[in-house]
Amino acid sequence: MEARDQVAKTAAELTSAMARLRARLRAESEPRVMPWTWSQLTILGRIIENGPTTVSDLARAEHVRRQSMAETVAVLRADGLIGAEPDPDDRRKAVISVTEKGLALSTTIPAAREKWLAATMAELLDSRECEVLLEAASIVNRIAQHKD
Amino acid sequence: MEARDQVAKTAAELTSAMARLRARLRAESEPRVMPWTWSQLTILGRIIENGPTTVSDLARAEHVRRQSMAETVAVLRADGLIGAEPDPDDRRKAVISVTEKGLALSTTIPAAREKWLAATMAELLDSRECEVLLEAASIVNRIAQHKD
DNA sequence: CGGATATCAGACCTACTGACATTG
DNA sequence: CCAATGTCAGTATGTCTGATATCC
Repeated sequence: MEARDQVAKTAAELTSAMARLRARLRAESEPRVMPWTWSQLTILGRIIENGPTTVSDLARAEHVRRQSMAETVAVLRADGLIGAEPDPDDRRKAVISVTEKGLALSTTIPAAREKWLAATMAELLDSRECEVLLEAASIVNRIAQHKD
Repeated sequence: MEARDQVAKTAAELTSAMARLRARLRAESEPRVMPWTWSQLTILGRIIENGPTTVSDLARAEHVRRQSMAETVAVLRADGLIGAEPDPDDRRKAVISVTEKGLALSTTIPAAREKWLAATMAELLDSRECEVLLEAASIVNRIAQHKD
């Protein structure tokens, strides 16, 4: 197969595989037992990982509009998982950071959220395949964050 | 790292990487020039790839409800990309299949849809990394379709 | 005044659940 | 009578665009 075809085929396979796994994860998740959505917990994780930030910065990093990110952040804030304070240096900004409650939650909930995926992976994959996925995740992150 | 931690970490990295790439693809797509959505074209592709089928079968394969899939299929049908006929053997079923128009479209549009992704991959990745992604896609498909 | 930040309002896409008629 | 298919109706989530006010 030619290199250009290889890339095109991989791009197509990757997007459809992602869509299927995403749908399967939704099908396997039990919304009743968890008050927070996938997106909300992902953003909580990113705030914890990268430290205090602003809605606009988060929106840029995740490639969504400020308004969309503000919605997600508002839920986390209403539930007391994150807090917001005006930036003393630039009063347009509101700096958001994780609270004790948010930090405590992040150590217990994500495990439950990915329970089905982790269990299925453990059942289905050998350690080499697991490593392939981990490297793939790193490559995908690199692609997603690439500046043109 | 212990094997169980390895799996949990990979599951977490994979889901967040997928979410980021998905968001980036949405940000890079230009909806103005294309009247069909991502999901609709994905389903069209699957119908072409796997041949004539029913709404319920498609819904099972993609892990969504019949009603959700019916919505997607209805748009494709209204635009003449697919057709539907009652199954003579089982009159509950409606067999859907691709039309000439749908087939013609599928050879031109998907390339445009994944244009940014393919171009970025070609720029960023060497051939080994490309192969890692292709294998990862195959593994992800296996996980998504695994029966418990 | 131009640029960035935040927020309000309205819309759309893609799922979901529940209820129903038809057929096997 | 029970199971499967398809469809109608209503709802939720997460995104979008457009408009507005505030601040640098």
